[in-house]
Amino acid sequence: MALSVFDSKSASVRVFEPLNPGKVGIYVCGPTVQSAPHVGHLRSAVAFDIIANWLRIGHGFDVKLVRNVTDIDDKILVNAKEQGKDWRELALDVEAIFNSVYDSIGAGVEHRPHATEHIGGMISLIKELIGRGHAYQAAGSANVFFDTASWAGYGELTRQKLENMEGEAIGGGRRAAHDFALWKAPKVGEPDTAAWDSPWGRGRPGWHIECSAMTFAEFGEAFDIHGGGLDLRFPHHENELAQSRAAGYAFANYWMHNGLVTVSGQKMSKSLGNGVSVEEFFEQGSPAAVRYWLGSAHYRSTLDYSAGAIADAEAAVSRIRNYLTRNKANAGVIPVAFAEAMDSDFNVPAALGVLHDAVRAGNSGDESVAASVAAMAVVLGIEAPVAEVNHELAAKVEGLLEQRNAARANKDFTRSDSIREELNQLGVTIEDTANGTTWSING
RNA sequence: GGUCGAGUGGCUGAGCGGCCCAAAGCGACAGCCUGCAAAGCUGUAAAACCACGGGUUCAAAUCCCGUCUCGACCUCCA
Repeated sequence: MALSVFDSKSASVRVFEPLNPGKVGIYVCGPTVQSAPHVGHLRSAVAFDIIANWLRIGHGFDVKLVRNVTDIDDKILVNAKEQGKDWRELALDVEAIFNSVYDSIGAGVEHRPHATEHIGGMISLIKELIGRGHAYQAAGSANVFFDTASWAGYGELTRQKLENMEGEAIGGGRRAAHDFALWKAPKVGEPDTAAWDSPWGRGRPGWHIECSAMTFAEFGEAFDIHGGGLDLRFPHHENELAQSRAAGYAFANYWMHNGLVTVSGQKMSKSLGNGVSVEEFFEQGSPAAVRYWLGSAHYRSTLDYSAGAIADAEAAVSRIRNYLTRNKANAGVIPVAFAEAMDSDFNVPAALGVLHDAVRAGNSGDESVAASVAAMAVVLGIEAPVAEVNHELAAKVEGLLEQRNAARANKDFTRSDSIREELNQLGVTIEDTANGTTWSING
């Protein structure tokens, strides 16, 4: 069965073939740690987590998933100054928040290169570009720009022509509107800790060069998949591509862009003030529900948020999670229909349909599906709720259940119902089954 | 101005030439189960005439043309 992937550079579905047999390298643009995460970051994280899972589980690839941390940037400096904090401290604090949120929805990543750890690599890359005639230093300043006019391939990722594009004002030594900064001279008032020595003078790297240098450090001159949000396609990814290719690297073989999260049809963004914070999301449902919702649409489509969306997702995942707790099984064979859906550019919604069908079959008494349900759930990152219950509560619940069963045996239903209500108040849901009563903590 | 997407039942959301009298989930209603619920199962409904108008084809939600509406990017953004 062939895995096909929509490659946004060629704008076509291509059969996926790793550069090195059995191994897959994925680089996903991670957050700029300037302020708290928003829902869009989570969507990207979930999308690529599922993609990596399928590459590993469905195809047995040895996947290295890298998600960088942009920890030096104009906004970090600005925000830190406003908060009267050292920028490095702000970056660290914000990154910690990101990590905990990513972890809570099961989308943590092992490889997290930081921009500030790769300044040396960026400097060599810029040197290479200047040497090849694709970059220039502005007269009388440490600013270095990429020379878009020198690179015929510029615009190939987004299939745009330079003359049709709007651009920035020419100034600061920039020769053309789309020439972008590779190295930036420090601005007045910026702390000296935010500047590094370079052949062009003290300064700091431009945003785009960071990713190019980090992919090189992690994978070398070529790697399989470059991912990120659709909003990064231009200019970020276009610029990364241009500078990396101009420096002589093959760079990414496939480009994958996840769709954006919108609210009432509009992109969620700070400037529009329509952002729904991550806190608000988690108030509406469990992390499992948030993750399910984020992954429930195809990764390339726009995901529109509306009130009640998380609650709906909660109901849907609960079906699967409840089944999982009732039918514990080791991951077994993945159904063909599920594999076909995932192989077709990671069609999670269709795969979810297969999962739900299997759950229904299982709930109808077909015990043979338990292992495959477990296997599919692992791919999608759906887990049975982990009961983190303290013994005190457990003892109390068991005691109450005993009393309730006694009451039921005596047909004292007023008593048994009040006990059920009491348990409900404790946040405990009970299920009466043929084999007795089971209970679980809500959420 | 340029580039690229989207419009499918009450809601979410697959399908992208025949297997579609359109998957799956949520929601609604009914039945079964239950002491009653919950969970689960079964079934039903809502005009799903697949934005609209043409066309191609033996065959179109799916391809082509036009129209309308909405969105993203072209400045920092997952």
